[in-house]
Amino acid sequence: MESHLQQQQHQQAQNDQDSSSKGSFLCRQSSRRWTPTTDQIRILKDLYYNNGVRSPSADQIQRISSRLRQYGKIEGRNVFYWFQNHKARERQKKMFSTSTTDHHVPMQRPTSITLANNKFPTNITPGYSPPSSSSTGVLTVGQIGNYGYGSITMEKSFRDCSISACGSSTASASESLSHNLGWVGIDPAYSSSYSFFEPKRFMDGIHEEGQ
Amino acid sequence: MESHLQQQQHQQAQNDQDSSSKGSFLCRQSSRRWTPTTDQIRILKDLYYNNGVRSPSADQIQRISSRLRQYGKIEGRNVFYWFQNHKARERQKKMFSTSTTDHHVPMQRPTSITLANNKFPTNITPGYSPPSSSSTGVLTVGQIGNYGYGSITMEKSFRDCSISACGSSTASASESLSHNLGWVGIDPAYSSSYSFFEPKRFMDGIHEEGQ
DNA sequence: ACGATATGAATGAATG
DNA sequence: CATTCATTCATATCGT
Repeated sequence: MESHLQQQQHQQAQNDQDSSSKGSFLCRQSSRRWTPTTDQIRILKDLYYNNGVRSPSADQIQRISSRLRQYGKIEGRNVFYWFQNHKARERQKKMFSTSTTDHHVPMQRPTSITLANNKFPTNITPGYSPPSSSSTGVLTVGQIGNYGYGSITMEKSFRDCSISACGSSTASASESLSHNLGWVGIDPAYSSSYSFFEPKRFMDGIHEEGQ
Repeated sequence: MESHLQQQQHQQAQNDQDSSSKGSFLCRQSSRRWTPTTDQIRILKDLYYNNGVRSPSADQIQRISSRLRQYGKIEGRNVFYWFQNHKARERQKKMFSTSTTDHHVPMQRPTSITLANNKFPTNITPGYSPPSSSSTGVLTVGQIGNYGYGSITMEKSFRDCSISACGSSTASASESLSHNLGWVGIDPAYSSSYSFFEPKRFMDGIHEEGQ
């Protein structure tokens, strides 16, 4: 994947705070629609995969968008749509790939889905604390458990994010035909958290920006 | 995402289409993206024009792609995209030719076309003139049931991700997202669940920031 | 070999 | 959530 990232970072030309990373070549996109920055994408994917966020509540959406706003212009609706689309398209991909080639998978009705995948880290890693953070409750908890739709819909969540540090951005990296499966690298910067032993609500912290 | 991580890695040995499609000219190409053979195009157009297929369901897509596979490599997604694009461009073409007297405008990448689109309700069989006459009723594109995904769906997971922190050595994108992130914990007990709070909630304060 | 065009692919935004 | 529209990017193909 990603053989040629040759262009645009689409930093919105006006309301953009700052791109704390990467090129941002200012491709002068001036899109009418939100063009997420790589940082925003990364965080969103982290929430999606590492924290199991699928359909964030309005409250979460506000927080997420607030946090993402430091990486570029964003609104709550963008976050909302992103999660919806991401989930839908993941499902769509499955649809396309099922029962191709006239062979049918013998799928025998998963009576009990072992949803202990990585929806929420049962295997917590205590002791890790984000760099330069006190105990200010950096408790990034996503939704735990499956709450909405009956059973499935929680995809494996494997895959995602290969933070490839390409040497030069101009040349084509390589046609790596690496065939998915297994994520090739997670963001080491921060790992997911948990909150199963402290269900108390932390109403402090951040509040909704009136914007 | 702006980086267009498209270019999934599904390029494979690419069975020579010419083995089956000896229709017109061979399309020998080892491209990364699907290049339909003439036979595939013919069938697709037949479905489109003669059968009124516009947005095939997942089930139909499976059958169509399976059928087309004998004419060359193809996946369900290709069929999906083909119909989407074909429909969209047909409409676009039609819209462009509504007012322009009679001369052919090159419509070279209309960046800001004024799509005053109105949502027409899936009007099938519009009465086009099929460029390619029907040949064979190759497919049974009717809903035959078999509509029940939602089970296992063996996790394909291609595509995705590519955060590629393309920077030589300075300022990787991973830094400040470890601390003071926003959301400090949601109510795990009953997280207002999956109510469809429409983004209307977030759309109240939308304003034109672009342009 | 280029440049324009056609079209596959991806994704944000909506609507049902 | 499912479907669909709109828009944009990337590239194969073709014309000159």
